[in-house]
Amino acid sequence: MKIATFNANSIRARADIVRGWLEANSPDVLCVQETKVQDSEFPVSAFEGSGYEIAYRGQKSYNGVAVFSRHGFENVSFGLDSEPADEPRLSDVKVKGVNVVNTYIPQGYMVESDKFEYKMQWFKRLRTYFDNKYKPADKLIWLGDLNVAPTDLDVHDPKRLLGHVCFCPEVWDAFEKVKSWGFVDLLRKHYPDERIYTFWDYRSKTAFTNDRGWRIDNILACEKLAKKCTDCYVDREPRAMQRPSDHTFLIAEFDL
Amino acid sequence: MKIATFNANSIRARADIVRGWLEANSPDVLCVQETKVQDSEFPVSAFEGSGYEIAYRGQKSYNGVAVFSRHGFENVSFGLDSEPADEPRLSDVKVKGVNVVNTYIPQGYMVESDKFEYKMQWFKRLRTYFDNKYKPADKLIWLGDLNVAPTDLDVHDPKRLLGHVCFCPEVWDAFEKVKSWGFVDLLRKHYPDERIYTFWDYRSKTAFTNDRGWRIDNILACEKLAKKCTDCYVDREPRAMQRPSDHTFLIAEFDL
DNA sequence: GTGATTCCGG
DNA sequence: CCGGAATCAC
Repeated sequence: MKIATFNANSIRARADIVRGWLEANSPDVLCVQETKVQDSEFPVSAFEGSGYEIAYRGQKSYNGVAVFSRHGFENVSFGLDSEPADEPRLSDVKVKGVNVVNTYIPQGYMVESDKFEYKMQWFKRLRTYFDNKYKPADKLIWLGDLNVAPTDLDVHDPKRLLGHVCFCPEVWDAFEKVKSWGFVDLLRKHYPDERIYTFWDYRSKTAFTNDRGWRIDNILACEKLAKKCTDCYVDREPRAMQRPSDHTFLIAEFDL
Repeated sequence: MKIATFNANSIRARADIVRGWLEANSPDVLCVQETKVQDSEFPVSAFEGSGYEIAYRGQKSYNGVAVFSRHGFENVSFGLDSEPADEPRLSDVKVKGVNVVNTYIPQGYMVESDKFEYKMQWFKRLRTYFDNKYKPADKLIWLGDLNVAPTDLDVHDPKRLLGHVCFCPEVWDAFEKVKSWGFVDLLRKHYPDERIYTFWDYRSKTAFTNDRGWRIDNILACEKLAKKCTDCYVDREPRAMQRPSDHTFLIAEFDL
């Protein structure tokens, strides 16, 4: 089983890249963040005949999640608690017995801001979500744009970046507390000390060419599934295309 | 000698189309309207190595003229009278002894508006410009987006369109008064009764496919040059391309 | 830098 | 419908 995550930074602007990637890579499940589109405007037609079913929940301009599955869905839900505002940030689907929770965690703006406080609360509520909904024995994957680079290895310049909303002790702690539900960081399971990024800022012209990136997209799994994970890797190609997202695809493979 | 006119509706958005067209058609002179760009932002690099020199005068967002010449310029000036506001609407160049006056005539908004009054005055001032600057014996060409469809033949639905700011007795009269300086409508010289258009509105999905257009771009010449004009025709291809302008190219050829 | 939005203009 | 601008967010 192959499961992937991608922050598209607009599914409309990236429809061709996503469709091409699905056809070239045939994942079982692809989770997308930042679709930036209302459900009524989702570019359904761009994916017709691709062999994928799509579940999506979005809003105007910001946020928005989507899941592409080659095997349909046993379950689909959106949101944390029953807060409608959080629906475009969390999808929870079950495909072939595997639960996949796709999150677009609030970025947090600045450490001294209400938005950062909201981000912290979001991690907390997410832990509660996992506690209430899943048991460690369940087949569970948590992935998405988590807006946290968990260690010094996960940013190109840890000294300079320390204190950023995605790279500071508070987020590390918040992330750790969710992870401690029982999640294993799959990329680090396979590559414990390589600098591997998933995001390169548009604003620096040379960020991608000089590999000055961040690993803020992630795939984690319960112990049970982590043991069956055969690889976890980044596909950098889509970041090098014509009108790329600032993120690229992260993929995990499982022997189930 | 081959001279062409094209309302690009943004030279930045149309740089590839214009460059491709120059390379495929090798006009001696191409006059462009609605470049929609300040001089400092003109996409000079898009035309490097094309073999054309460019003279341009623009402003933010609206208007803007440019002239591409394969033979450099003997003279270049912009504007009517010494009104800076009119510079992005009129270029006057001399290439190989031929004076080419390129105008983007104000559209006029609505007949009952100050903008329409401005349009009428513009035609009047343009006639004065020709009177003051040129003699009937001069080699003179007047072309551009003239925002007037001179006769019933020049719009797809003269009945419905009568009263439009580009198709009403007032503009016909204003246009006629400039034309009477001594200009010959070159397309009508060669094709006196064909429906041939240069503009198809974006806003009607089927305007181009159903050829519901307007002939509001024009090339006129003094008697002397008109006699030497061997053909005048529209190239519809660029209007059928991927991200087209709403206008297309009009070309006149001369045996000089 | 890139995208979405709203607004203006054709 | 399709440009540009200005604004906002990341």
